[in-house]
Formats: sequence, C-alpha cells, structure tokens
Amino acid sequence: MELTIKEIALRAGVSKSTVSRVISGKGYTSLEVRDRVLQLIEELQYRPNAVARAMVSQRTHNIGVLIYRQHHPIASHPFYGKILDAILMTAASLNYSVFVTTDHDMSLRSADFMMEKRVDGLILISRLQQNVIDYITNFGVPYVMVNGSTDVDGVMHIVNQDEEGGRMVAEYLTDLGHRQIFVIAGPQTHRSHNLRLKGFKNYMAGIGVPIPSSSILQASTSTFGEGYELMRSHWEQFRAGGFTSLFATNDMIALGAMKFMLEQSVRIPEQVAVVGFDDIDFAAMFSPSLTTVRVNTEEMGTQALSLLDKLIRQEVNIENPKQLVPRLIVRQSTQ
Amino acid sequence: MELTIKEIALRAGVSKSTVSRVISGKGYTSLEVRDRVLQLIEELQYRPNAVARAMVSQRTHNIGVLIYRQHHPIASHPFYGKILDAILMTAASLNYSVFVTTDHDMSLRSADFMMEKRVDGLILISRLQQNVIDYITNFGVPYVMVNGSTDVDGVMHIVNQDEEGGRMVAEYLTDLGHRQIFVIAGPQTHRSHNLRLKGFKNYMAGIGVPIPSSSILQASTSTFGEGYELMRSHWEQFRAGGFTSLFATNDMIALGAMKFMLEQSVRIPEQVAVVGFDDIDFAAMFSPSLTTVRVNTEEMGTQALSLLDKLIRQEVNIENPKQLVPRLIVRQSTQ
DNA sequence: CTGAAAGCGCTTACAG
DNA sequence: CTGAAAGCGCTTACAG
Repeated sequence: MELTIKEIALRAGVSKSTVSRVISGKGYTSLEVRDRVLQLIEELQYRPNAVARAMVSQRTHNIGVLIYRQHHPIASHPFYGKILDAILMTAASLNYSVFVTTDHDMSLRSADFMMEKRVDGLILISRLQQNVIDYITNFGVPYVMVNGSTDVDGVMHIVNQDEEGGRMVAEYLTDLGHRQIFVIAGPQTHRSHNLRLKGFKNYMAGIGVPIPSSSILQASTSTFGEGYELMRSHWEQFRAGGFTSLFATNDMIALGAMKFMLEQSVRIPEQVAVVGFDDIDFAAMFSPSLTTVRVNTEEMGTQALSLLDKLIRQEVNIENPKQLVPRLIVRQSTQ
Repeated sequence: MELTIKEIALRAGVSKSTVSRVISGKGYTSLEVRDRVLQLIEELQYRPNAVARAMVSQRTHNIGVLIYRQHHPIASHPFYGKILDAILMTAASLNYSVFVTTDHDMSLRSADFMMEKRVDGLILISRLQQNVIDYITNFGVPYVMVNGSTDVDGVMHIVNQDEEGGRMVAEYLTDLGHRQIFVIAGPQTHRSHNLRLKGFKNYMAGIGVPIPSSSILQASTSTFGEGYELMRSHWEQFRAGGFTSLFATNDMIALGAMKFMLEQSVRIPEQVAVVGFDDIDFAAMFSPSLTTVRVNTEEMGTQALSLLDKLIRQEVNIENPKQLVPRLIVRQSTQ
C-alpha cells in the first residue's frame, strides 16, 4: 500500500489540492495548514510519486545515456567511463536521474526503450550512426553527442581539439630531438583518431620531416591487445627502422605496444620514447608512466549535460559548444 | 504533440481498449482489426508511454543501482565498473532499464530519489550502511547487496569466497617456496579485505609459518596511490626483512607497490614475487602482468540482477545466493 | 469480439 | 486561502 497525497490530505483534513500546493510551494496556503501537512509528510515519510508527476507535467526529469560500443567494457571503459562519471555527477546537481544503456549491435533497441520511457533528453557517446540520429530526431527528443565518430550537421557535438593534440605531440617529440617516429593509428573511421593523426602528420610535414606511410600502422581497434599485437608483428620492421620514438593515437594502443617492447627488454624512454593520447587513469600507473595528451573528460561530461539541460528547457540562443582544450602531460615514458 | 493510444484508436476507427488489447496481446481481437491497428502503429511509429503504463501497473520496470564510493571513480571504477557492466547486460535481457547513481557523502539523497522514481528494486554496491538499509526497507522496495562492507542479517548479499581466495594465495606462494611474505592489507572494515587477509593468515599459521603482524601493512584506502606510498615509506623495512614476495588484498594496491619497486630497479618476479586480488583489467596489462585471484564480477552482476528480479516478482522459495568461486590467475609477476 | 467507465497519483486552472 | 473537477496516457474488469 503506497502512501499517497490523498492519504495525507485525509489525515490533515484538507484537500489533495492543498497538500499539492504545500509540497510544490506554489500558491497560497495558511501557515497553520502548511505546518500540519509538512509534519504529516515527515512523520509518515511520504515521498511524492515521480511517475504520476511525470504523467501530468510531461517531464520525467530522466535522461538516457547511450554508449555505443561493439564490445565490453561499457561503463567500465577507461575513457568513456570517465565521461559517464562526470555526467552522473552533473546530473545529480541538475536533478536528473540517468538511465545508462548500451547497444552493441547498433540496433535501435535501446534508443527505442528510452523513447518509451519518455526521457527528457539523450546523450550519445562514442559511435554516432546516422540511423540512430534520424530515429531519435524523429521523436523530437533533444540530444547531445559526445566524442562521436563523425560530425553531423546540426548535431550538438562535444569533442576535444584532437587535431591540435596531435600537433602538440609532434612538436613535443621533435623538440626533444626525435626524427624517426613510429606511429600506430587507431581506426581512421573515428573522428578523434583521424584528427590526431592528421594534426601530427601536418606538423611533421610542416617542419620538413614528413612521416612516410610505411612508418604508420593502422590499428583496426583501439585496444591494448591490438597495440601489443601490432608491435609484435612489426617488430622486425621497427628495429630495422631505427625509430627512437612511438606515438599511438590513444593510450590503450600505446600501453599495449609498450608492454611488448618492455618484454623485449627495450629501455623506455632511453631507447624508445612513447607518447599516447587520452590520459586514462592507467597511463599514470603504468611503469614507466606514460606521457600523453589529456582529454578533459570531466568537462566533456559536464558540458554535455548542461547543454542538454538547455535544450530540454528550450532555452533560446544556445551556442554550439567550444571544442575542449587538450593538455600535454609529460611522464616517464619520454623523459 | 505526443502520439497516443487515443489517436491510434481514432484513426483505426476502434476504441482505446481495443488498441490496448492488440498491443498487449491479451484478450481477443479480430484479425482484421489487429492488422489495421498494427499497421497504423508501424506507420506512425507509435511507442506506448511507459510512464502511463507504470502508473496503472504499479511497476516501472526500472531499477536503481547505487554505488557507494567516497571518491571518484564510480562507473569507471576498474572493479565496480565491471559489475555494473554485467548488471547492464543482464538488465537488458530482463527488460529493465537501470538508473545509475552514487552517493559519496553517504546521505540518503540518491536512495530517496530512487524511491520517488518508484523503481521496482535496487542494487547496492560497495559500502553497505545500516541507515541506508533501514531506510529502503522501510519503503518496502526489494534490494540486493553486492560486495558490501559487511554482512547484514536477512539481506541478500552477493559476495566472493574471499577467505578461500586468501587461502589460495598463501598456498600458491608457499608452494613456490616463499616463506618471507610481505602483506599490504586494504581497509579491514571492509568484508572482502578482511576475509582475504584472514584466509591468508590462517593458512600460513596452519602450515607453521605464521605471518608476524610486523609484516603486515594496513592501508587506509584500497588505491594505487596508497600501495605506492606504503611501499615507499616502508622500503627500508621491506629491504631489511629479506622478503621474497608481496601479497596485497587487491590489485590496485599491488600495482602501486609494484610500480614503486620497479622504480627501485627491483626485478619482478626474480627478486620479489607479487600477487594481487580481483583481476581488474589492468592486472593483465601491467608489465610485468600481475598474478592475482579473479573475482567473477560478471557472475556477480548477473546473479544480483536475476535475484532482484525474483524478489520483484515475489517468487517463493528464493534461495540465498551461493558465494562465488575465485580462481587463481598466474601471470608474470610470480613466474 | 468490442467499447464505456473507472482508476493509477498527481497538478493545474477555476470558482468560491 | 481552499476545494472540486478535469486531465495526463494508459489498463482492466465489466457489460454487451
């Protein structure tokens, strides 16, 4: 037997309307009545039914976070998990509850689910597929993308200045004197990996030390295992090339490659300097710790949610989000 | 303007009741009518309003996951994040949507929020505090604990056989010939750290090689930083003690301690063998990779949710969950 | 096989 | 300052 506003009204000897008014604080109520009702609510531990409220207000104060990943991990992903944490944090302060869901097969199933639940808005993380976008748009639910695989016209998209980050790495490594730089690049279909590589290559070309495509390995996934495997299978090529440094377009790949090299007794950074990208927690913990470019995931999550909130509240003149500024974090793997 | 059942009914020339029946599949409907309605639903992309449904059925098909952590990370936590992933997975197959929330200050705020949202049930992860238990119990909402800090009478609690895991480590290390074992133990107020240490000590005492309390360091948090710091501050003691191995009651502490030792040019495992506990993803990635005891987090999440589902559906004769069986994972840090 | 009515727990004008 | 009524979008007996 759930406690309802009706029961409170009965006990307080007033109408439901009055109880509703004291709870919401809107409209007049005599002090005497207000106190009596508040007292009862406290005493009986009454909690208004948010479902009923949503029904009438047409606002659930719930949002959905869709993380598109083909494989595990989802929430525990070292990069996307961080963004999720920031979203959770900000959501609490803005009074939203958040549904976390995933869709590995890129079906519309979870998006569909969120539509039925009548979420006020959606945050789409990672892969951004046109069909999902179209589907959601069709329902008229506001949404924000975070670190999607491509930019899409008219879609609010929170991203890092990845091209600039790639440039920073090139500048840093060349300033250290490196000229023979090996590169392992994550999936080029993904915006961030693509731009990181681009920024890096452009800088190198600009200073007259272009990176030959033979020095660039294309990874099909951006995982630790892939980094390890690519380094293993190209080890002879790497040794023969006289490379003094390695840049991978994310930390996981860099760490995997590093582990293989450490197992070959390569001294890092003395023989090979390594730079990654993202600054996941593990980067600082690895031995040697990894020099990398920090993506401000906290700001990503915070910005995504406050932007979504504006969209939901239909604020006017909402500005497109500014790209986040990356920061080079120098650690043991290069110095 | 949301599309409603009323609109579908109007267009199909039938009553709302009939539309409701074809959607639910309960009750009779003529084939002709059913087809017409289904056609319309498909055409207009009608999605039933789960909020309205919840209102009448008194079931939201939403559950809440409360992760109690004092500090970040929450969802991205290497251990709890894994459990969360498993929960998300199972939830999808059981048709629940899940709210993920946290409460760093141990207030009742998020529990309260979940009560207002009228979740069908709750999963409490990590710290288990009596006041939260009491509060939720008071509302009559079913819940399941996962890896809580203590066992509480009558509370369904999914845990690992931590004492057995501690025993396995002791057996393994002594079988390798180690007698001088250094131990860093996580917060003893937490059930898992306490039992892991206990199982370990008991085995050692049992074979006549009791661990003196001077060989056991108490960590106040179970973090990487704490492991590193404790090893640093007790380095002289460690060296003087002639220890050939280290056991930490979780991987993070073990990894932190390992990093410090590697920085001191200690060769692992030749000079010091290291064993952790949990088998978080980083354990396998570290260099050298860490020997550890795997906690079946996937099973934890899956079991938690199916148990909660039984509780929600008020199944009779629900058995208490069996403790999960740990498994020793041997890696480079000991061989 | 189908429709009218009541009701889930609230809020929101509208009278008084 | 307060209460009665209508309504949010569904489902569920109950008639017919």
